[in-house]
Amino acid sequence: MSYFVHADLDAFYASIEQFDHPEYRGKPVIVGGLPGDRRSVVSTASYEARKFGIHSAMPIAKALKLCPGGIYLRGNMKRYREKSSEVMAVFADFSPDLQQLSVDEAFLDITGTEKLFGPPEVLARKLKKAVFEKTGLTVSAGLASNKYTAKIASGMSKPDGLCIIAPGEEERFMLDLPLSKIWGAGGKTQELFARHGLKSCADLHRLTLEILRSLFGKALGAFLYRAVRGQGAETFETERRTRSMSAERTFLYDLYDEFEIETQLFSIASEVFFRLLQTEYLSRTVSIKIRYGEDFSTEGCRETFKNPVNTLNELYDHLLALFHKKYSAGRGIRLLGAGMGNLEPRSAVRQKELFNAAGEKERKLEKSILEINSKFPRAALKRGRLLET
DNA sequence: TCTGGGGTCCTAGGACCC
DNA sequence: TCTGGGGTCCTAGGACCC
Repeated sequence: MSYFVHADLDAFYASIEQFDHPEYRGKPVIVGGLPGDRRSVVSTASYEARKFGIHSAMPIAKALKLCPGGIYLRGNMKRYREKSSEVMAVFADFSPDLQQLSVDEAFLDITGTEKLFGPPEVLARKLKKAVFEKTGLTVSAGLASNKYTAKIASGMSKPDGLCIIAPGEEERFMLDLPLSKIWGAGGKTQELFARHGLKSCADLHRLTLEILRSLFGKALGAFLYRAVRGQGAETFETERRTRSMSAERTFLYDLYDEFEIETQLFSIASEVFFRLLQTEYLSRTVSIKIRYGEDFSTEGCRETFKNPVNTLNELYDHLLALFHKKYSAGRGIRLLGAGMGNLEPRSAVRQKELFNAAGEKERKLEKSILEINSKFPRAALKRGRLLET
């Protein structure tokens, strides 16, 4: 029998702020933006703030109306990542088979750890206790025979809870759940459920695989079929490598000026490029994203090249061409984004294609710029372009 | 109350080749 | 001549998650 724990920190960012600032404890804390910050949304709301109806992704302006007396913070990702490492280190004490899903959650395969920690339930309680004692944070846990149901269970136990699904009970557990609890079926799929008169997991359970596929599409249909049966859909089973890297910026006010737009595009390109440079990956696909202020509509386009992009200038030239292909001049730009896709490990690329020695040289140069930048952040070598603004 | 940023995967259609 | 089918790669957009 396999056992998995899904461990999920409660209101992670807000809880860290409350840990670091005792005066915030017991009060509504909203991380994401200060009152008056334009175009900001809530990243995390403490449980005290949730009582006012505040939740993630809500505009700060709306949160402020619901809870004018709240403690509003922009947040400090560096601190949150640091705390995340502490928590993950505690998790690692309980299982060598740790799969981190994001900054605040992970699966632990605890199959066969009984001799060390006792039965799964005992381990789960020890884990929660250890996390609290060593980091001051509470964690919710789900315990089940597969990852999918363990993940749903942890969500049911929030905050600071433990939800156990006994082996053999997975299907019954799912059947008792409202459709809204199905992980992987968001707003649009919930609408589809309603349109088809589906009100419960039991309703979904009655449909055949074929019908589910015809109603929801091949992949989602098959996923739902397994999900309502409490079977671990493959979603979390495969170890996944990085496939893309991107950066985007929403501007305080829409951009109209072409020079300003291009300067921003260059700055975003630099960010993505140097982030990629710190990895083992190369990319041959470049993409841009534009969101217009007038109607919040979003467009993008991309292009795949034969060879990987080797330099920042190369990336920027590609991005600029894509941008001008897509952009209708005169429209105000709310958001600009740039991405690199089709990421492949350098070693794989080297084997497949004639190695481009000139490209390699440029890559080294870019890398040394990166190193100088990180050693002397204040005297960073910056492009004239960026200095002009 | 106007709606972040970083990702993943899926779909449908087109290009191209055999 | 007016027409098949499979495979692969690519693109735009969408849904979803944290």
